Amino acid sequence: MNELQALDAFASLSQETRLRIVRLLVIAGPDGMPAGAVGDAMGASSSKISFHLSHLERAGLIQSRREARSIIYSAVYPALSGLIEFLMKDCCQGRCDPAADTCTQTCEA
Amino acid sequence: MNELQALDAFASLSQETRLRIVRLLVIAGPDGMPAGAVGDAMGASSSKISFHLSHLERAGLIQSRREARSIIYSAVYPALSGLIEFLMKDCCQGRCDPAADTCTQTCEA
DNA sequence: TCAATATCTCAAAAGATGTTGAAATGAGGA
DNA sequence: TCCTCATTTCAACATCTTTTGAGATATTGA
Repeated sequence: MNELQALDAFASLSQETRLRIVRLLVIAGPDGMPAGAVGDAMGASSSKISFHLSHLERAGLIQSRREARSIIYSAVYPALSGLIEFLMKDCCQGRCDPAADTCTQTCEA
Repeated sequence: MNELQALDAFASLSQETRLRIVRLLVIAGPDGMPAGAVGDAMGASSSKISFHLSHLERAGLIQSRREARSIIYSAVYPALSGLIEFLMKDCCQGRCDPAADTCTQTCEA
């Protein structure tokens, strides 16, 4: 995860429809769901959903596969969890341990 | 952490200067650093830095305190780590365990 | 091959965000 | 009090992003 990827990922998540799509796909699990079902859940036009799904896929937060007539989208979990690692990298000049998730407590103290 | 707070936080982190400020303050640790020092590190004008610091503070990702003539900014660690929790909440319909950080592996499998 | 379904692409308009430089504020020291 | 340093505010401008609606593309089954 470099700075450009992180910027792209955060920009993707800063839009209401896209944030909802990601949460929907995180909840849906690895099997994902078709673009049309995402659109129905959002109550948005197909072009709008397509625009946002493309945005998220370009940013690497979701992935797609074709299955018959449908295109199935699913969350890319490592990309999501990688974001907080990028943010917390070198936290407190390395005096705390982000891997053990003690970073927050250590830094807060 | 609700949806509006998350959207605001992600929007804050989707801008190059602001992402760099947050990373700088995360590395600086709980003592933080003065606005001027942040500006020097970024090589940006004072009005630009002030604009972005305000943005980040309004979003709850950093906090400030006055110390003599300087205003010292520091990272709000729980707000940062809360973002990934918001994203991963109800992951795989609750079939995996985000608290134990096994979510990624479980969902990937 | 034709019709139906699912999704994507495109350009124009509308809306949101970031940058700039000058001026204002607020705190501390002479 | 007056001057200086540190930071914020403001308005105008430039840039980027999102929405809309129409049309294009791809896949399947009859």
